Amino acid sequence: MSGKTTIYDIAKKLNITAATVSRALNNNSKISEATRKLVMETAAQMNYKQNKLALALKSGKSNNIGVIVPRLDSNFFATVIRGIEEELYPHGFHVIICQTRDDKNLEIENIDALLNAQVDGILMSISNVSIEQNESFKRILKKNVPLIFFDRKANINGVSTVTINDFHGAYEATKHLINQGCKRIAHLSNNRLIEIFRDRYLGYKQAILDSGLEFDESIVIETISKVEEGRKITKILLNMDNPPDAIFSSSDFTALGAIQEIKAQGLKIPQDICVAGFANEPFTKFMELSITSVDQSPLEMGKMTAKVFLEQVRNNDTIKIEKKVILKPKLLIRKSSSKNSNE
Amino acid sequence: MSGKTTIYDIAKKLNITAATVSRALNNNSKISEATRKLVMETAAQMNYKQNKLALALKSGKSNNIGVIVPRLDSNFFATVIRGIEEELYPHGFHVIICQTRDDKNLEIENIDALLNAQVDGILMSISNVSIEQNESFKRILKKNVPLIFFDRKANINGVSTVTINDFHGAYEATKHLINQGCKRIAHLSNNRLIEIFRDRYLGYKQAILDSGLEFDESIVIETISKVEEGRKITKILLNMDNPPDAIFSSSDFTALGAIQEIKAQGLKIPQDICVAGFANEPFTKFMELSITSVDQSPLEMGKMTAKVFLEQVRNNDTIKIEKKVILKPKLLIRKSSSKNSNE
DNA sequence: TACTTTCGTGTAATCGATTACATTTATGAA
DNA sequence: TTCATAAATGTAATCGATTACACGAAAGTA
Repeated sequence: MSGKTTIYDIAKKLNITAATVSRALNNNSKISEATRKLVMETAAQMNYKQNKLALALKSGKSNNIGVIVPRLDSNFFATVIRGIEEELYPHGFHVIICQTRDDKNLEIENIDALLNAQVDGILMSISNVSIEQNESFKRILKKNVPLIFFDRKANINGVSTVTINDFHGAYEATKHLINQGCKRIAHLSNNRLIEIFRDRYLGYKQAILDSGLEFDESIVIETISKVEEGRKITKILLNMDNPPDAIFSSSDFTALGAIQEIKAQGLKIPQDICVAGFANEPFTKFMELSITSVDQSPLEMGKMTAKVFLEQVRNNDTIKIEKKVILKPKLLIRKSSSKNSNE
Repeated sequence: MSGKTTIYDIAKKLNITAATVSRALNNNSKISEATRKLVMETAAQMNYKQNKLALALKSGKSNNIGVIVPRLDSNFFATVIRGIEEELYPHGFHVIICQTRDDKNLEIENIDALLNAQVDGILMSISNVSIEQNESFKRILKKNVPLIFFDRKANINGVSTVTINDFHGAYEATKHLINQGCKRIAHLSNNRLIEIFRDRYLGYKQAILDSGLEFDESIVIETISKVEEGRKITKILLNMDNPPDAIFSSSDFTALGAIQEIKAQGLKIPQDICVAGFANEPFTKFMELSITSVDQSPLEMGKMTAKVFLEQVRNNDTIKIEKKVILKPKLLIRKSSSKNSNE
C-alpha cells in the first residue's frame, strides 16, 4: 500500500487492462482520447510513478551509466564528474560512481559490478594498464556497452577517448620557462607507463631540444603526486653540482613541494628558480606566490565525455563510432615563473 | 548471444529447470551436491553473470543508494562521497550521484528520480529548506526508503542525521581568537536559515559573550562563500570607524578573500588582524600564510553516514531507528591567527 | 446487403531471476 | 513388503512494465 501504485492498480480501478493503461501513459499508438485522459487523471490522482526497474528489465536499458575514477576527492576528477552529471542529467541518465583507489583488482571488480548492474555505458579514467584490464575492456565491448575513456586512456580499438593534449601543455609550459631565461630545467615526472605522464615528459623534452638547450636525463625524476615527495626530490636537485634553474612538474602537488623546499633553502622564486605545475588545482591560484600551471578544463572534459557517449548510444546499432577528442590545454602563467611581468 | 547467459540457458544445457539452477547458484536450501557442482561449473564455463536488474525487480532492492549534494566539485562534498562509497562498496551497494546546484526544483526532481529508480536509500545534504521539500521528504519516508541527512540537515521526525557540532567548532575558533588577544571580532556569516550557518553564528556569539567582550551585531555580515565576496565585505569592515582586529569566517573562501584585502591595505596578519575560516579546504594548509580553520572530518562523516544507513536497512522492518550522530570538529591553528607561537 | 478497413482494447508472452507449493524419488523403519 | 519421511527437483506465480498479435465493433465502400 505504502506509495506503490502500479499500472495494474489503475487498470483495476478503471475496469480496463494494464496494456491499455500502459499505452495511454505513453501516448503510444492508437488509444482513444477519452481513455487516455481518464487514465492520465486517475494515474495522477493515485500518485502513480513508473517503476524504472521494471522498465529497465524489459527494455534492457537501465538509464544508469557507470563512471570509474581512481579517486573522488581530487579537484580534477570531482569536476569531470560534475560535468558528466550535468550533461547526462537532462537526458534521464543517472551516474553511478566507482573508485579504484589505483587498485587493479578493484578496477576489474568495478567493471564487472557495473556490467551486472546493466549500465548503459561506462566512462572511465584508467588506473593501471595490464593484461587483465584488457580482458575486462573486451568484456564491456562484447556486451555492446559503450565504453569511453577520459584523461587516462588505454589504446583499444573501437573505443572513443576524450583527453587533453598533454604533450602540447607540457611543451608550452617548458617553452614559457625557457622564454623566462631558464637554461637548465628539471622535470618531476610520474609513472610513464601512463600515457598522460609519458606525453608530458615528451612535450617537455621536445621543447628543450627545439630550443637548442642541452637535454639532461639526470634531472628528470619519476615520483608520485605528493607534496612531500616534491620536497624530497627538490632537495636532491638543489644539492647537485649543477642545480637546475627551473622546475617543470607534472603535478601541482609536487610543484608545491618544490616551492616549499626552494624557499626553505633561502632561494628566491622566480628570480633564482622558476616553477610550473600541471592541473591547475585550486590552490595554485590562491597561493600568495601563485603557481604557474596547465589547466585541463575538467568541466569541459566531463561534458565532452558525456556528449561522446550520448552520440554513441544514439547510433548504437546502426553506426560504429570511434571518436578521439583532444582538448587544448591552457597555460596559466602566474607568479612562480614570471620574472618580467607583474602578474 | 553477445555475452548474455541466463539461468535458462544453463538449465537447457543441463536438462534441468531454471529453478534448480537458481537454487544451486545460491547455495540455497536442499540441492544435491552433484548438481550444485555441475551447475556451478557450467555457469563458470558459460560465463554466466547474474542480472542484477531482474533480481532487483523481484526483490524490490536495487542495491543502489542515492546521494544528493549541492555540488560535487567542492573538496568537502567530494570527500564525504568518497567516504560513503568506500564504506558501502564492500556491502554491494552502488552510489548514484545527484547535484542540486542549490536549485530547489532540481532537488525535488532528483528525489523523485531516485525513488522511481527504486534506490534502497537516500543520503543527502539539503540545499534549501522549504515547504515543497518537506513534501518530498515525506514521500521518501512513506515509501519506507531510509533517508539520512549529513552536514546540512532538515529537522524531520524519524530521520537520522550525521553532522558536526558547528556551534562547538565556531565557539572554539572564536575562543582561540580571543585568547590571541583579539577584542573586536567580526563574523562573515552565510544564509542562517541553513542550520550549519546559524550554529556557527551562535557559537561565535556565545564565545564572545562568555568572554565578557562586547557583542556587536553590526560586524556580523551575511554573504556567500566566494573569495571576491570576502574581499568586498572585508573592505567595508576595514573602513569602519571602529574596524575589527579579527575575522572569523564561516567559509574558507571568504576568509581567503579577507586575507587578500587585509594585505592589500598594508595591514599585517596575524599581528594587526587575525583570521580564521571554516572547513579546512586543502588550500588553507598550503598557503604560505596558512589559514586557521575548523576541520569537519568529511571522510569520517561520509563513512558514518553510510554506517548509519547500513544499520537502518539491517533492521528495516523490525526496529525504527532515529540516530543523531554529531562529530566533533577539530580546530587547526595556523599562521593566520598565531600571534605568539611559531606555527 | 455484404465485405473490407480502421480503431480501440484485450490476451498473453517477455525481460531474468526467486520461491511457495507440488511432485517424484530415494531412504529408512516396522 | 509396505508405508512414512526426507531429499531433490519440477511447476508456475511473481516483481511491473511493454508490445506483437488477436479480436470485436464501428465505419466506409461497392
